[in-house]
Amino acid sequence: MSYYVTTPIYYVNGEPHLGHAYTTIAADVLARHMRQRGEDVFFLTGTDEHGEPVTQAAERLGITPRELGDRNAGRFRELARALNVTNDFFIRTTDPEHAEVVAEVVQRIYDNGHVYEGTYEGWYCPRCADFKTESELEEGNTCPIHKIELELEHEDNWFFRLASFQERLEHLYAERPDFVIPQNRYNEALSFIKGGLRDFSLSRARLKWGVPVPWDRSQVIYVWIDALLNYYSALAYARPGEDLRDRFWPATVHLIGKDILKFHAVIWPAMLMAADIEVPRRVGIHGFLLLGEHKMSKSLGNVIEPFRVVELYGADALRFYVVREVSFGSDGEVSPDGFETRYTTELANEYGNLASRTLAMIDRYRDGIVPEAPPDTALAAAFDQLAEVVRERLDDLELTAALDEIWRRIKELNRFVQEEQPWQLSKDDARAERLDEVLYALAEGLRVVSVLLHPFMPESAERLLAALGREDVSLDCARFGAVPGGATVGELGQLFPRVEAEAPAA
RNA sequence: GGCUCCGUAGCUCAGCGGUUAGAGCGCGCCACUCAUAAUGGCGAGGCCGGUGGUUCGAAUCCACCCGGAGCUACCA
Repeated sequence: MSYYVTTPIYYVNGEPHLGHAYTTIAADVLARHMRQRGEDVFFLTGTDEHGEPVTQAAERLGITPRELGDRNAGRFRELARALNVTNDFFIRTTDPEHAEVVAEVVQRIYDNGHVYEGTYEGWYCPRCADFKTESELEEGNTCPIHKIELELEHEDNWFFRLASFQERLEHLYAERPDFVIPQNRYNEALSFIKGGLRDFSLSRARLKWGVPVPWDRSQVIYVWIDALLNYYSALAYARPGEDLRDRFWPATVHLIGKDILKFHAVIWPAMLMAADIEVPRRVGIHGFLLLGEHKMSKSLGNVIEPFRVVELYGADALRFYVVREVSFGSDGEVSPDGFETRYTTELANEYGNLASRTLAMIDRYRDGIVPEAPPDTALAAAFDQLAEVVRERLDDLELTAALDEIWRRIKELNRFVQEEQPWQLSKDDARAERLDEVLYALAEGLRVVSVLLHPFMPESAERLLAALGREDVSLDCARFGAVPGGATVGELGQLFPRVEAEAPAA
């Protein structure tokens, strides 16, 4: 089965921050998990580089939009690398191949009769060189940035007949209750649709930084139309000489933050319908990572700097933390203290130390060879159906719940050690058989959780599995008792060393 | 204003008609010594936002009130 997962393409008018890292990490967890299952996976991320804010940001820096795009696209690529993310392609909307596909699709929407010439009326700020929305306006119709009084101006541009898709969209939602998840976002999108849709302009007459409208080169395609099409266009040219659209379209899941719900849950499917292209299987929405009381944002200066955390603690620690701390789909608070606590208590003490004590005991009591023994029945019961549950959770985009299932087993293993007291068993030759069972069960349990943890913390899981002498990470072998004893264990060192450093926040 | 959601232990949250309301973190006590001074057990702590109602029975259903959040379209 093919599995195509995307992140939004990130807007290059600013530096990457934890919010970007969050979506990218989540997408990577899914991509890696599906690869474990043996699925045919394509994972896309990239950058959105057109539009007004980019030209403005570039202007402020005294460089061209293209240069700004190059610079920040590079930063987003570095972020993906730092996070140990396995995207199969990195798209930029300034790729000429992307522009070609955009022009093609928009032309088709036009040819299909879903576009007409209209007049956009709005509050125009000459200093911003942009129209302001009603909600942006301040007292007395003034620009929120320049505080000058704005005039109601007109612009002739091209309109997309979104309103005419209302029925088809409602039908889509009725037919596919999981088109948008979680449920509350589905409801939100549906009620928006039911509230009545209005056409909107798909071109901008005053801008130059974008993809030209094919039948009217004096205008440029509205950034969002341009941007959304990345999911489709990338497949056309990611592999030279191959059109991956046959293999991976429609997309399995678009992962997005809640702020861009409508674009993905309403406009995007309508656009695809207008162009006779199949709509994606589903749109998965996650919440915001909050720091203190506020949404994390650069302007508030409360950003946890992902590059810095990775440098100090490693990519796995950050990947783990964001998935573990905030229930995927909801907003949740993150903090340097919270990170510290989870790193120390869970990664170092519970998981890392479980690995240490297990390997040490196998080394000490059985000369570094995992004993061959029948699987302990109590632990076997505790691990029963674990892989299946994790599968289901991830199918439902419940990343946090999936991780929690795994983590409960880690705690179970620590409890098992305490109850069985292998150090006592080792003193009594009559109980050697039980010691074999206990050590095998520990090695096996540790192996299973590590295989399941692999999508979340690939590097650590691999290191641990290598130390256990069993490196297969396919989901099929994530069953307690699936692999017999007999392996020679190796050196591991500290998986998550304690870090005596200042807080990870910037 | 309209629609939707939420208010449960100090903190974050689960439970959503049926025995004495749960988890994690934090706090206190105890046990163990294999391990990154890690681990395990026990305990303290809650008029389940308020008021009325439905019911044999409500944190769980209904109404209203108080408090908070989201959405109510062309910012990416």
